[in-house]
Amino acid sequence: MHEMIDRLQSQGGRLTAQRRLIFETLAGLDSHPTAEEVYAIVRRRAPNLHISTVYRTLRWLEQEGLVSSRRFKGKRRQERFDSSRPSEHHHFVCTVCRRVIEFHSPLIDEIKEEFTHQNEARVELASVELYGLCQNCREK
Amino acid sequence: MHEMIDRLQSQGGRLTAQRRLIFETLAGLDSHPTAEEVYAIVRRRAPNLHISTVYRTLRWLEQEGLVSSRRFKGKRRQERFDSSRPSEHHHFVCTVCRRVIEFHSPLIDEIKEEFTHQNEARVELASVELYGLCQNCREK
DNA sequence: CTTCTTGCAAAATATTTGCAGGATT
DNA sequence: AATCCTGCAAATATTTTGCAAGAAG
Repeated sequence: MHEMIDRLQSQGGRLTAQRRLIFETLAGLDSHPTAEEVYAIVRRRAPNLHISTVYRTLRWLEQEGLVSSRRFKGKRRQERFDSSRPSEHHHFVCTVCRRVIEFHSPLIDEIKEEFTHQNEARVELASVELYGLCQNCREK
Repeated sequence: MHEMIDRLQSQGGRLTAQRRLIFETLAGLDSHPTAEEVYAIVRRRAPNLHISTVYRTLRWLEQEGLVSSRRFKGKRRQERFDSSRPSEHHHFVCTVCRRVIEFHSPLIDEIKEEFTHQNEARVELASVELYGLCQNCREK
């Protein structure tokens, strides 16, 4: 939250009511909503906030490094957003209930290193997605 | 190739000239093309093959398990396809030249197991994407 | 008063679908 | 003949953009 204000000031962006609402809404969710879903929520408090503002704000936050986005497998082709924690994190997606669970693992750094050495590349980012059944859906 | 014909017969699908051309084209590429890119190539041999046929065929092949698709990060929001090898494989994407390098690693199975145990979930599929600079772009 | 941001409409991009005619079994 | 596939056009879905008006510095 304060981090957001700092970034704003450093770049000259303005912290308008809309932007604050969108960011707070996203930060308050632990799901990984689409822009539409964020829109549906913020709209309740700001009925004439337009979806293009949601997209623009989300993109802006992404550039500022306060939000990250990704597209999961599946028919839904929309991008999903989350207010990213400082550390890189990854996702498990339940193919039945579509719930998203975040996780991280030191093994991921090992994969990055392994690839770096084997290919003389420079790996800057890893994105791991696991798909399967969550505990709940598995028990059924 | 023969695998394709087998699958076809088992499901009652028909191996038309268009489908064969699309599959062979995709299998002959080691890039991960978009439907548009596949279309641009097959079009040279079959000028009136329509892009919707490319999409339909790609989806059909995907269902048959002969092709897999994913969406990488980046402004390009199109889906990318590849004729999948039997074993699960993963991708490194160069953020400069956009080249895609496939790789696999036993560490990935470890991640799946780790998550399985920690969450009592059932992990069926992993998708790992690394982003950074390939050897070539790194040297510049 | 200068610059940034928003709302709205419209454009752009990506993918799917209905249907009539054609090809395959 | 019955069924499946294709081409085309049109529909959908998703995201971005131009612009005039409004808000913030």
